[in-house]
Amino acid sequence: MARPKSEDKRSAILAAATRVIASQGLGAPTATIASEAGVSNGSLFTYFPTKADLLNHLYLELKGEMATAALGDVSAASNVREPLLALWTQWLHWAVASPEKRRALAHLAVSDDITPASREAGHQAMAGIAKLLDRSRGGGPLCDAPLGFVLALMNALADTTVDFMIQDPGHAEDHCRVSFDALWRMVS
Amino acid sequence: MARPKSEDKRSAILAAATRVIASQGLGAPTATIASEAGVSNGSLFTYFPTKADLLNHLYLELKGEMATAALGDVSAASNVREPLLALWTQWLHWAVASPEKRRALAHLAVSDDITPASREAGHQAMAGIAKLLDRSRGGGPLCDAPLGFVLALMNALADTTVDFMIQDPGHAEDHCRVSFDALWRMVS
Amino acid sequence: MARPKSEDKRSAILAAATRVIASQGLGAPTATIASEAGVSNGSLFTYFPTKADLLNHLYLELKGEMATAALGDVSAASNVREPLLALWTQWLHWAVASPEKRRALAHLAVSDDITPASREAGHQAMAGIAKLLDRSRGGGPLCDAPLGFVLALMNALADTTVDFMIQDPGHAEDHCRVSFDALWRMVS
Amino acid sequence: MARPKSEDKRSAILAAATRVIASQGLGAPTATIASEAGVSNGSLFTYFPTKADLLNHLYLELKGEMATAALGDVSAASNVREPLLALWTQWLHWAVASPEKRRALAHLAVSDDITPASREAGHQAMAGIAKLLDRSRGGGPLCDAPLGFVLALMNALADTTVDFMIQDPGHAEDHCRVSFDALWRMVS
DNA sequence: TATGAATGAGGATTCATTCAT
DNA sequence: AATGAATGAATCCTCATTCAT
Repeated sequence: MARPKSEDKRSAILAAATRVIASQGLGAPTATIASEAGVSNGSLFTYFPTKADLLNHLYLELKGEMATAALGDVSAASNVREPLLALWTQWLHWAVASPEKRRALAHLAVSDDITPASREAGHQAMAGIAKLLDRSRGGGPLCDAPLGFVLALMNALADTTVDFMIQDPGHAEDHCRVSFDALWRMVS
Repeated sequence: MARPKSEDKRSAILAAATRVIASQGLGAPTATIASEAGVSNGSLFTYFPTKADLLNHLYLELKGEMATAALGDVSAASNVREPLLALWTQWLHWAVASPEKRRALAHLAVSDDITPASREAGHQAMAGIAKLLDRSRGGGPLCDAPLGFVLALMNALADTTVDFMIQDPGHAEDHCRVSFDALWRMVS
Repeated sequence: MARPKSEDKRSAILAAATRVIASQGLGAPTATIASEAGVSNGSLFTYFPTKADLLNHLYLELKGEMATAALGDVSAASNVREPLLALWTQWLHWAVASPEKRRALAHLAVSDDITPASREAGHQAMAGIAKLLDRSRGGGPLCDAPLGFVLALMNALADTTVDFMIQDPGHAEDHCRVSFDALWRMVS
Repeated sequence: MARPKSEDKRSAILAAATRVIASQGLGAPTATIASEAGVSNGSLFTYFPTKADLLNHLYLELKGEMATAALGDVSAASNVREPLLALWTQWLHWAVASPEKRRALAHLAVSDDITPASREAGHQAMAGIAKLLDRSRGGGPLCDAPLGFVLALMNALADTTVDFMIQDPGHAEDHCRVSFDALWRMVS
């Protein structure tokens, strides 16, 4: 049945896009992405009919991977502080360890090419995080705020912290701990 | 080397850039900005030799205006909570009232065209805010973190809150108050 | 070298090409033609090694069908006017009834991809028509002109008439009759 | 007031388009047209915002020139045959002498890029010809047919004749005369 | 033989910047 | 200084054709 569309190639394109977008921004030529993926420029378009389509898929993939990493090893312990700390630590360490994915995601997050549907799906991907956060706030001071708002605040804190962890690797763990404490004061 | 003739034209270009970038993003053609400013294509380049140069100046102007607005009416009262609250309120309301400036600034903040020097100058513009924040944290839990880090965390909180105030104008004041309380718990 | 397996598929491709070219012109992608024919992209090229080749075959097929239709029921009556009228009527009605074939043929007729050999073969296909026309002009005013020239003039008249018959179906029969009379005055 | 848009350059582009389209068809790259005109590819688009726009303007220019040439020296003589013959002769000789313009016009006439408005304007350009033709048919056999139909028939005859005049230059004048007589029989 | 993925040379158009007026 | 035409590199995407399966 002819050559089947190769999952490897698709992944290679997404991986290449991550690298190229991280370093050149969203203006990066599709041709550069293709060649970085070891694929002809025409082939890129058999996997993603449009640059915007590629961007949307990449957005979802990265958002999903981030959420998965953050939730990786969160035991449903009896108290709530421990799981949230585990989440926070894993999240930030994933981001620090994947600077290109993080940069690419940052570019994508502000792009006009990302459709509302993709943004919605991106939020779904973070549902697990949201749930844990919800448990954490309990009946605390943020209990009446929309969960999406609280989640966004946490997200903003995480992003900012990662910036400083990368900038100043000597104190990365300090920053991580300090910001978690700040978060905890905020929500609990 | 004399300063270009019309200060008015320079301002018109910056104002037009704000509007155009807010609606079309950083990819907006210089020709569009020029015509929105009522100036010819070529004239734009006598005021700003380069598109990147225009972007950097706009970044600084907007950042400066934001800081000025935030610090507008902050009396050096005896306690520290009041001034910080005033700062917060003014900051967020300026942002809500100036959606184009805010959007443009958001685009600029992630642009690769903004030089490190501009970013540094942008931080300087926020020195007044930083000072107040420094007083606010006093010897509290964040007293050992770099001030820049704490400032960045506050900035992230502010930005996120404004998003929700604009999205959900009916509860704008709630969001503003809730996030200030969260900030206060974080820093004090 | 054996003939390709399925004569059906060959026909399907030609039929699909007729439809697609009629609506999209000669720029129509081969992939579109293939899929309209229910055949894969690649298969098209086992039946026609080249797009140009497909075009040439289609040209001949349509030209042949047109000639056949025109000559369909032309009894070799004693006088010459009757057969020519029958020819004219059948020709024009075939064209009106097969608008896609006609449109496709019109596109093909002006294409640079049609080889001189195909054009020549196309003329051969019209030999029957030419013969009848030759009888019709007899020793009349056009008796000294090259037969090909006279044939081309008739062809041009036919084409133009069909345009108006399609455009203005209410008077199709009028146009058909009027133009035949004009032709008759021209040749006899 | 800056460099004014040069009428020369505009003409050069149209002339180049005529030549290039005559030899390569409508698929001719705009870049080829621009370079043939001695202009940068970008400049072409300051004169014609779109390839389709260029095509439409060229269509009108060529149609107009053709009509002007045909009507060039048609004295309003007392009888009607003389003026029509003059028209016919001038028309055909213009076409024979301007093979590139003729070929380009033939390509344009069947293009989907030519708008209905342009076609309408093209017909207007032939109003003078139509008027003369109308006088010529008088109360003759074609007096009840739509004038547009009769005009189209004449047009078709002219085109076909020119083909043969070019193909067989030795008998060009014969063909011209023969076809005029045929036309005259048709209309009068 | 049939399939459809792979290829890569184009092609129309945009745009920052320069330069003639 | 102001204008806007001129430039040409760069970009996304298409498509005839080839080739692995």
